[in-house]
Amino acid sequence: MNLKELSTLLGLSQTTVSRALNGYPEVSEKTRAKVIAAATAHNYSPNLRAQGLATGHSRCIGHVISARPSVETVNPIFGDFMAGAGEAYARHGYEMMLTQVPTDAEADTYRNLKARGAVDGVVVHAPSMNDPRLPVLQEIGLPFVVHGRASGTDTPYDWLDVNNRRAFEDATQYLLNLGHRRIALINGHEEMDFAMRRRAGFAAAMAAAGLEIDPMLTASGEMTEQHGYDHAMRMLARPDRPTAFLVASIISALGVRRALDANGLQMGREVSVVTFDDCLSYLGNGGAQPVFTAMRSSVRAAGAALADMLVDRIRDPGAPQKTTLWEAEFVIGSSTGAARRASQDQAIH
Amino acid sequence: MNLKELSTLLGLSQTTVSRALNGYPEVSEKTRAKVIAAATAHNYSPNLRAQGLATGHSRCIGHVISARPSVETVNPIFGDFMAGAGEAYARHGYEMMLTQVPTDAEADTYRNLKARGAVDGVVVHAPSMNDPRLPVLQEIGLPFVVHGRASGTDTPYDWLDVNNRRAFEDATQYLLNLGHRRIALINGHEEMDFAMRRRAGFAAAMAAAGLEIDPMLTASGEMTEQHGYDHAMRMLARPDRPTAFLVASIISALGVRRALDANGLQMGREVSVVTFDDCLSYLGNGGAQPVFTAMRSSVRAAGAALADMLVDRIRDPGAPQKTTLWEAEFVIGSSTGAARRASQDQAIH
DNA sequence: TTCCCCCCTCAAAGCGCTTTGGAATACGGC
DNA sequence: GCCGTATTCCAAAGCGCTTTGAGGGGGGAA
Repeated sequence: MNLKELSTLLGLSQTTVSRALNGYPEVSEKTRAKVIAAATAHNYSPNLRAQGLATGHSRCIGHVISARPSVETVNPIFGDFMAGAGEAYARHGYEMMLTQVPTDAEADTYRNLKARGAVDGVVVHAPSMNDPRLPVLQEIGLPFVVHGRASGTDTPYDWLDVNNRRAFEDATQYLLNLGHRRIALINGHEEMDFAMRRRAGFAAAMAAAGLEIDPMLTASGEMTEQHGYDHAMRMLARPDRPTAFLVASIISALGVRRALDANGLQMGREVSVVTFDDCLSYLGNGGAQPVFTAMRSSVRAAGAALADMLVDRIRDPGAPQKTTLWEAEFVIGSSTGAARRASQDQAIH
Repeated sequence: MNLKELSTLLGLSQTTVSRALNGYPEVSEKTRAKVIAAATAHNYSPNLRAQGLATGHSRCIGHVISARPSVETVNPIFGDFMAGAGEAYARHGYEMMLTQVPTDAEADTYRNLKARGAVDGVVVHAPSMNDPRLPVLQEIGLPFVVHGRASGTDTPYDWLDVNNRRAFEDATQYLLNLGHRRIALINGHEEMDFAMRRRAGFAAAMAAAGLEIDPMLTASGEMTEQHGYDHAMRMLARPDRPTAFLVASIISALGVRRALDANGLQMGREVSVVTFDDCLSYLGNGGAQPVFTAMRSSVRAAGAALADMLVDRIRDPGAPQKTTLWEAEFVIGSSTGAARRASQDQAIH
């Protein structure tokens, strides 16, 4: 069933039918009702591509997920982010399109998406410092919003970020207040902008307390469970082991916790753990008593908010850039406690 | 840059340019080379929608993710599945489109995708028994493949599934051989086809051993960490607590493990755990000594295989239906051990 | 040289929709 | 009764591509 068939079936012109369906005022309400009834009865929906050709836009948003060929890891926050964004897109009548490419081809992919008119806008994920994608997007004029920020980009752009620096500074301060001095940082890849900011927050609090950061007690890498486990094991094996861990992802925190178990250490008593929690829906850390003391910010909410921002940007390309900085919520769980001296630990065992 | 501009620029007709780019033999190799060079130089790619309008297909695959409004949970396997599928689609020159809808509207969504010509085919996720989506898809003639199976559908269709029944039967047998008798099952939603088969496998092994299933030792629900924790806590609080857990997802297994910790029970010694492992990339359970004894099957590989199947189906709609049943790999980790009598446990404490 | 054939190229139709500009109808007011 | 003004509708152009059916040119054979 296409427009022509429907219109002859109704004894109307294609124009009238199209206008009736698209809510134009030039058509009487009586006619409109009749048209809509017929459309639903015959399960008519305008052909996406024809509509797009005629209007010049696709009502489709692109998400380019870049899989480094070396790194086989899928970002665990991806599902929740897309769930939040998808809901918002649906509300605005947009579809979402995924493209998977090697990281180094991402800029070309944007050019291609633009050239083919495949999408009306894109969300930029996981920005790095001086991210090469942003200049490309600005050059080709493809509307975009950034999940996070890209330090080093001077022209303004739309972004939404969590105040990672503040969150990690506060979390570190919290651990310091509990008496911890040897604090380990299990971070993400530090080319990533967010990871850099997190380290900066950690470093600021440590410096303010007059403490040196032991390079042996920091790690950065892909935020898997294994990453948390491996580095925690390495650090716990040291004679001057850390009494607290600051972890960039709840997934890695699970690994840290496994390492504590393997060492017979009780989390929250012998060793404290604070983690960033993206509120992944399948890894609830909520309830009256959260397991992990955490800096919490819902990535799903971020997806929804960014989707709204992008739709706004597409509708009004000339509007001033909008930036949003969310503060992470700090929740106290049972994974932290006052620092103990190693001798105290020994005594217990 | 569009076809018309490119062709006048080259002094050729649109036909020739189009044919040159699409590899038709009617154009000389010399001309073709010139055209391709110009196209890359001017960053020309045919407009997706125009191309789709003319050819009648979209070179786009639909994935409908249904979010039950009540259940806010995102399926954790989603990211890995899409990563596998995306890679395969890219290889075949297909895009993927995501649509998020309430579960009860999913069938309508398929009709709509078809009516609008939005996609050339779809992947059906999480089939339930007598899944209402399959008849709809067959009726409207939208090519599809199913990740899993839908018992109760009699007309043939393309599917790829893991032998869930066999996996759970074997895993149960493994636990029985270790001397376990009180075995708990932490399952997914049992309207889901895979969960039903898993329970059937568990039940078969128990029955073969002449054991009754204690209804207090089974649970079904959304496979979150919390789900695993809550039910394990409930079961462990019983006087006749289980000595082993059979878990449907490594996410829930993490929750079971947390419950064991909370009860001061050591996994693999006092209580055994066997889990299904989808090989989520951020939750590695690999290495020389896996943490969890597991039934393992890569959901990423499944995504890739299903994508290939779907592309085949689209290219040859009349081909005989293809079905694939994968056997899960059984890996022995440190989460299982010989059953101990409760008294033994007591003695240790 | 002439003819024919093959190779290469082209003009134009059509995919299904939106939208412009114009035409037809209905309705009051003088 | 006539004209101006709304109101409602329509024909046709155009979005950028593919593809059909046909035309032009170069080379080999006679």
